[in-house]
Amino acid sequence: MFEAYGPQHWWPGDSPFEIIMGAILTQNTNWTNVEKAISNLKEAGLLNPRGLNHIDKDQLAELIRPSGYFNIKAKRLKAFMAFLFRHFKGDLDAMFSLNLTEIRKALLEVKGIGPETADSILLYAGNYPAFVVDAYTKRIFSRLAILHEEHTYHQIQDYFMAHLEEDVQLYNEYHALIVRHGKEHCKTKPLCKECPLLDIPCPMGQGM
DNA sequence: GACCAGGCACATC
DNA sequence: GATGTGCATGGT
Repeated sequence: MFEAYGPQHWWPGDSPFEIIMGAILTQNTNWTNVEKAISNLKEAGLLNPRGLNHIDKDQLAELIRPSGYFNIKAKRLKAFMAFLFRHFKGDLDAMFSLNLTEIRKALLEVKGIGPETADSILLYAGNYPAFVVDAYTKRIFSRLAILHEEHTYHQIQDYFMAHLEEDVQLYNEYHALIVRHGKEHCKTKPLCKECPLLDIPCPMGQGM
């Protein structure tokens, strides 16, 4: 994929804080819609911890409206801000001074941050070696008969991390390339019946 | 007009 | 534990 597409320069964002906001806003949402929401926040001068911590939740919802699910996402952004200020006084560097295991566990306790969002934050905002698994990862690699759609997030993550060097830049590029390829070639949800690789047994075992 | 997009929490059985 | 549902905009 790298030979075909080249470097993807992920995550698209100017600062770790912007990357974190984008990670929450892009949940089940087209990135172009997220860009509009981020643009609104930028214009309002709110794309920084202090600004987002102070804004009213309903006003925030209005600004991020284009990203969809705007009420629930406003709540999730505010939940992260509460977490950031409660534990780290609003200082991202302080948050990223924790080790991978500590910070991942803490992030997952924030309502609205699940495994993919947590790992996106860790990898792309914090430069931790956390492999990100998303819908495209499942779709593409299940079509290649390398894994099943039914495998859990962590089973899939473990599979990739067990077979790849622990390398932040590799994880960064790999996930970005998966998304790039998925957007261009794997847009439909139903399994590709024509895929010649479907007969290959799943190396992770059956019945999961 | 239907379908989809870089998930997640929560209710119900 | 598994299965189902709400959340919502904008592009194809």
